[in-house]
Amino acid sequence: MAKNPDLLPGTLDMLILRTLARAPLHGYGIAQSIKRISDDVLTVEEGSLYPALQRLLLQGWVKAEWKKTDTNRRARFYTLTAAGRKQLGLEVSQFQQMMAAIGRVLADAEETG
Amino acid sequence: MAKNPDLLPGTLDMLILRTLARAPLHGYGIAQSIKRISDDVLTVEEGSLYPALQRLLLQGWVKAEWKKTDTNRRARFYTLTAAGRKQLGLEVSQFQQMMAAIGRVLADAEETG
DNA sequence: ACCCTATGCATAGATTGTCTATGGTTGTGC
DNA sequence: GCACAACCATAGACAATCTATGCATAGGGT
Repeated sequence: MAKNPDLLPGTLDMLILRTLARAPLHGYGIAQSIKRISDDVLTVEEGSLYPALQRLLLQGWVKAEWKKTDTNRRARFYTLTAAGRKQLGLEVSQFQQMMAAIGRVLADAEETG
Repeated sequence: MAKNPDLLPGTLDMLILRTLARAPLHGYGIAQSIKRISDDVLTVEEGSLYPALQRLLLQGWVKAEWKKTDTNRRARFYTLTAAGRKQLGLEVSQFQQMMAAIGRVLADAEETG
């Protein structure tokens, strides 16, 4: 991985889904939202964002429609589908399980079950 | 990513370094150790492990020497170098920073600074 | 009128990391 | 002697991210 990765590989889809669970949003807004809420720790490059959104569309986890922004611009708004909400739950629980596991490996004491 | 990833991409090097920080170990043992301590959540495939060890050797973060196992077998034991220990600290802190950031995005409440 | 910047979408290609598949050697227990 | 676990290692496929590039337009400043 690069020395200064913008995000943890494998977590982008989850982050997008989670962001859309708050409210429908366009791509640019999603990237901004993640950056802001993460206090600038996570940055979503456009070259990662749009391919990810295509994946999510293909899977049926989000749907898209062209609308006008409040700044009067044409933009593609993404909305979480029911399947997407379910998927989000799944990914979050898997992620947390892995985090716990990594935490155990990183921990100082090696406690065997 | 695959539906059931064996580990979080980008974390393997850190896990290996952390494991070697406990004690020098051979490849096979590293994989077993991670699997066991993580309660079988994390699995290190050989096709991931050995390339990773090559990376670490190249960076000078570990060194290797052939020895005999306690089961009387020839095996390559890896030891953490000083640079490797430093690198481990760096990776862990970066990782934890990212975890905190992801946690903020996943959290229900969106609190702006 | 003109330019600059922020807003906004999107793709191609390079790069990196992990997984699958394969192939080999050698102790030990049956 | 045969199977199996312990060990090493690589090649190629695959997936995800990053870099670089291109395009378009609204609004503010001059």
